[in-house]
Amino acid sequence: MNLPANYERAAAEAKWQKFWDDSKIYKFDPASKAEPFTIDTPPPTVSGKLHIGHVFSYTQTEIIARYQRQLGKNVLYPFGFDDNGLPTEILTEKETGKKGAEMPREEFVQLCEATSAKYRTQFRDLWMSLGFSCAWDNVYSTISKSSQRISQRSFLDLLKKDKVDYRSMPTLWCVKCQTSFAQAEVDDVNKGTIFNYLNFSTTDGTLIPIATTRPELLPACVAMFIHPENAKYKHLIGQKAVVPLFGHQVTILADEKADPEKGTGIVMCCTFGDVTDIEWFRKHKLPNRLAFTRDGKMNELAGEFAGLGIEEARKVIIAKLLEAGLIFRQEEISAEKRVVNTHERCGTPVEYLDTKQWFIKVVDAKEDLIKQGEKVNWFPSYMGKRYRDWVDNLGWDWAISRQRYFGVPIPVWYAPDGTIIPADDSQLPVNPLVDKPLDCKGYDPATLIPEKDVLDTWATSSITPELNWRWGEKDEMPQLRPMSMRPQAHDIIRTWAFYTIVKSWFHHGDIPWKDAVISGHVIKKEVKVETQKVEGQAFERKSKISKSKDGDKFSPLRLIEEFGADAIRYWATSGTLGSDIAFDEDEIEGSSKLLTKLWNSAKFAAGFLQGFDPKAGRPKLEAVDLWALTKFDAVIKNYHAAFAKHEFFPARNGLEQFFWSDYCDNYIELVKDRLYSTDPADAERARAAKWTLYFLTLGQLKLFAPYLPHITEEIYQGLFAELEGDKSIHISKFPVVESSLVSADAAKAGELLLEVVTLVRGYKSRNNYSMKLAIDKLTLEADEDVLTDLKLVEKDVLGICKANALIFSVKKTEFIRISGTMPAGIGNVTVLAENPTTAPSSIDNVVALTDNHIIAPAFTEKTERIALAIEMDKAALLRNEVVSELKPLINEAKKAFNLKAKDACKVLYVQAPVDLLKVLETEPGQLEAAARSEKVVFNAEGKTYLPLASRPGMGVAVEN
RNA sequence: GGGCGUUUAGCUCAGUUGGUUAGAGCGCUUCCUUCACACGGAAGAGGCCACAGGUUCGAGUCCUGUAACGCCCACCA
Repeated sequence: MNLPANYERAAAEAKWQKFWDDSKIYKFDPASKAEPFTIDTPPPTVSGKLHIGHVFSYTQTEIIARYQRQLGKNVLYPFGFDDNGLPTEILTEKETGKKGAEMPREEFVQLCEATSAKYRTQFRDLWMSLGFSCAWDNVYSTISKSSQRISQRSFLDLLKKDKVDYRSMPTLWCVKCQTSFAQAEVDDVNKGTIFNYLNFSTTDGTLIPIATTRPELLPACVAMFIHPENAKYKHLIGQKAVVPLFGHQVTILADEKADPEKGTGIVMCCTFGDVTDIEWFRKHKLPNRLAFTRDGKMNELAGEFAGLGIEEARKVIIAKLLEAGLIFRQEEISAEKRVVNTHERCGTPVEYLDTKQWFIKVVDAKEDLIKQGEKVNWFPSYMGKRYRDWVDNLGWDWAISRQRYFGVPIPVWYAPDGTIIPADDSQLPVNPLVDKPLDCKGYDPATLIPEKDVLDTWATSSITPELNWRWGEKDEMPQLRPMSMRPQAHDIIRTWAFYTIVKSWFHHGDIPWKDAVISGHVIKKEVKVETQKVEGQAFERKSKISKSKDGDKFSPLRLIEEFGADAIRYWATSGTLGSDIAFDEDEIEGSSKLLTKLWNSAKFAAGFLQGFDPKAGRPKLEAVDLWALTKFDAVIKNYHAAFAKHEFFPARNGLEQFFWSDYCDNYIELVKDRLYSTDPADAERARAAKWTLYFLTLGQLKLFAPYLPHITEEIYQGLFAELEGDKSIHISKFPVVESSLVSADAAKAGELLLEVVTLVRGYKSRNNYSMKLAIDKLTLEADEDVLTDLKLVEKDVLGICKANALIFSVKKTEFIRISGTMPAGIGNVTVLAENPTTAPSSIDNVVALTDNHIIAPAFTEKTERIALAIEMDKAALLRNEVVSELKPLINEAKKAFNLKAKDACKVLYVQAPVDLLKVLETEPGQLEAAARSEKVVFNAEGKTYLPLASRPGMGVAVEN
């Protein structure tokens, strides 16, 4: 039972990762009777680079998985990759330089699969190097045959239930990707533009001014609108207007939505400039007059401008209008003021086209969907409101068909008369372009038109719960529905969370999971930037991490390399659930300090636990032991209470606090005296300390295990595995403190002890004494009940304060404080006197009052329940004083041997007069320590001593 | 314009159901080589808890309002 001096991080992490993988301790057992805990892990989009943000959010879930597993639950922690659909296509096109539209579909699909496989491996390697406890032999991919089958099954179920619609209507369209897309995929981009004021005219020549940012839509103009109450222009309503440059005529109509305050008060309506245009198109039954093609080129309606791209056409048409004098005013609109909607996958400005698409009918189901959202427990709870807001404001049905290639095919055919012929479940996954329906419903198979569109990636990722419990498959596990938990980031509540709830509601009439646990993002922290002071800005704001600006400063691989998985994991849990975290490398460094501390404290315990068997019976525990155990009990309870709400941070925080401050700084220090004692009378007390040490070390390791899986496993396997019998700490049970060991009295005594210790430490620190400097006599004054408690820890007080004698005295009087500097450079001293009349008037008198000792008491400022008097050993003080005076001299002497102050030397020679010699000889160790020498020789002959000016007859020499 | 969130030490953040004297880590100051650890320890400096009202014996915590910042949505002629 021993640990090496240093923790070999890299080796240990690799070793245990392999061990866990080989021993399958994370495998979900479908046959198990244990309570299941199932996680609907976000399948990362295979879209290129790994990001520190991935590490942040996935680690949080990972820790919850480990916690649940240690509770004894049967944990399903699957992993998947969202690799179907447009994101992969865009990535593939970027990597290969080839366009999907320019090659046979099958060929492009193969390229996409290769790209996806490459990035899947990257992700997997990263997660493994972070020690993620997913069952790696059971990973899904959304483009796999099985996922396609379940996805198509989902579509067919919606079709059967009449929840999908195939209809022609204006849709959001991307001219670059040449596909329709959903409302949730719209992004806002700030972009400046020019506001053009130009004149239409009535047939009799009256000018009609309008304002537009998109003059290239003039050929698509189908009407003009004026508010019915618009005093200035309402007389024009009903007349015809001539479109400038293009010459066709449109009707001037009235509509309340035409705001008299905006622009000129008259607005042109085109096919389609924006959502209002679409609304008018439907309401007023306007013609469809699309002036550009699906790939964003002006068409024949644009006349001489046909063939130009949309943006190019805008410039050319503006130039032409200016030339013709038709534009009478132009205004620049700054980027801050104008927002352009774009397709989030590629950044191209949104267009609207009338196309035939598949929609899931969500708008009609809004109320039900809000109710479903209320059934889910959102963590933190306000995230539920975001969901509600989104659903409440839905204006469009969910468009799920995409005119793309690398996706799940929509499993239908169309008969010549438009009848929809669905695939049969038994033939899934199906590709209508290749396959034929099993049941052609009496139509000639040769006449059937296959659907060539594919489903949007969200249509498949919205059924990750179904992919996990294998809906409709041979290994289906419907008992796992609803799943326990969905972890995800807050930005995709409107997409992923919403879509998943939609699917679950339509398919099963239920929620997909009980808890939605929402994480934040990683951002950059505010830093002082001296060079920016010129602009009056001393700080760089908190901001999103940008790949181009920050390079690989935030690369997960680099960070793991530098700090190790455990330190990164620990950092990743330092944020509050749901809120963004500022990236701070110093904090990761702080985490790795914790690892060192954990290692060293375990090493300390190991030294005393050689041959110790806790099963041999529990010794009678001391008050200090009970104090520590009582505190630990509270830590455990707090830990579980926090995890019940998936709050990994408070759980960890309380534990760390206890570990570092209560356990390391105090408990270990308090029991050293017992553990190192060679007095047989202390044997039982030492056994008590060992028992407690064993329990606390193991218990804390178990609580740290979800966060720091590698180092805790290393220590567990080194010290405890044999005695405890669990194959891995990660499948061991959490510690429980027996209720008989939880003692309020002991807790109180422990706190009082710490109060005394703090006073003594403060005294020594203020006087620049070493903590090990002995106290001759320590007098404690307090009320009787306090003293009763303190007597429980009498021996501990003596030990940790290095006091030779301890006297308890019932508090009688208030003290008067007198402060001053002692003669002979002994330091600042505070003296307390019992009453003003007998109080010494100066420090000199104090020395006179005491014979061998200097009285330098202090009392607690905090509670005033304990006062203490410290009588230092005069010899010890003198020695301390002399040694510190000699120190600079020793360092001077070392220089002759080219030694630095911190370097060790062989012999320290000290010349001293008889009285000082006596004092120094009692504890030569202090001089040895000061000089870092192997030994000290006093008053040797024939040495050249460096003389100490302040003390005649004293000097030092060094030999190396 | 609407909704949500945030505002506590120089920085990053905790602060349980309102309860004595508001905490931690990093950074800063002084000291201490002590037999687990100097990647350590001790002691300290540093806060009008954004602001203004209110409820209460008592408010960092509850209510109202204001401001700044962030996110989401809407607006886009």
